Amino acid sequence: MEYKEARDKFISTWGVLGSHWGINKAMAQIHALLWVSPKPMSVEQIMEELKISRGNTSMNIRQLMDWGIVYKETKAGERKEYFASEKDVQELARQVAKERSRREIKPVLKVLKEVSNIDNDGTDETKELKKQTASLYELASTMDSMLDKLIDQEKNWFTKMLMKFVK
Amino acid sequence: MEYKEARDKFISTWGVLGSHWGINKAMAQIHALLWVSPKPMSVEQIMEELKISRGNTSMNIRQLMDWGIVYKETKAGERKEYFASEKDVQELARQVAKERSRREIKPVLKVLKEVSNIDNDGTDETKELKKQTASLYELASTMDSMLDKLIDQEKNWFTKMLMKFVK
DNA sequence: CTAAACTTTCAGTAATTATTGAAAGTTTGA
DNA sequence: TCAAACTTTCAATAATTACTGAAAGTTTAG
Repeated sequence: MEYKEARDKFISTWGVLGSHWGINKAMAQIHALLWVSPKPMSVEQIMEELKISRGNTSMNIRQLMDWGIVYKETKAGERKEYFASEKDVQELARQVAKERSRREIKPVLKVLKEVSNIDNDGTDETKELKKQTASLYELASTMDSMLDKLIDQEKNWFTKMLMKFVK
Repeated sequence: MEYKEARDKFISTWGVLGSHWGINKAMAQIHALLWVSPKPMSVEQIMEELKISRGNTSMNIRQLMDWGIVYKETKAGERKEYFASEKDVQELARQVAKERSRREIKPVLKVLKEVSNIDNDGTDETKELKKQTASLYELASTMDSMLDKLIDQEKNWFTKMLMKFVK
């Protein structure tokens, strides 16, 4: 497999994976492109490589920056802006974990807590609702604590932890 | 908060969460409904509660059964079919982990392996592609091994493991 | 201050994904 | 074997989401 073919396969696979996980294709593909690019890229270059419009490129780069996994770089004496991906896989994982926790898990935990704490009126329905949302709350908060730890600890904590158990 | 309000809040939140994770709203909501229902429900009842069509209900129930988290139940002497959710939260997590691994992670691992193993032609581009896809491969396979373990082990393995580290 | 070089926004449109509902299919009891 | 009771399928449509590209906005060099 040649370089170009391999790279495109990676980019396209990353796009598909993204869309299975609620991340839009363009955003995932821009990330993939920068992830394997040895140099920062301009908007022009990204548009060109992925055959997407300027607007689309710009909006998705912004999202990637909001997620904290793509950075703006400026070359000395050049007007144009260049973009580069966070290159450390651990840092990437930390950052994604952090954002997903903040945006999705935390709000769900809040609801699960509220719902599982409604007054027990003695009916079967209420009992089951409380029980089942409480057990989901426990699972989700356990997982979220793990993410919090991952976010706070030094970079290799996660891998180290897994290694012990995965053997 | 009253029962009905609380339940609807849970169902709607679960629907939103689902759509952030690539699961369609109806599927997530049917699951939520059955998750907190003390009794199995018929297609009629589900349609009625969620205000969705028969076809939609039927197709999404099928998907939930494919995922192994909803079961068909038949009441003795009744023609109609009833559906019930897997109620154990650990089992739910195992099942979801298993399916996501099989459907999404495994195929990506395959691509990452292929791409990271292309011939090194000595260019910077190729070097970077190999390096970055290899590091992603490592992360993803570590995580996937964890899922495999989770899937194989007895129900509480996952929680037990987390407990040790989360404190 | 101005104009060139660049970036961002957003209304309109395209593409994708979800949903409906009626028709086709299946099962069961008589 | 038939028809009632139920389930599944799928073409048409609706709803959602993503994308485009031109216009508006911003920055900087002269």
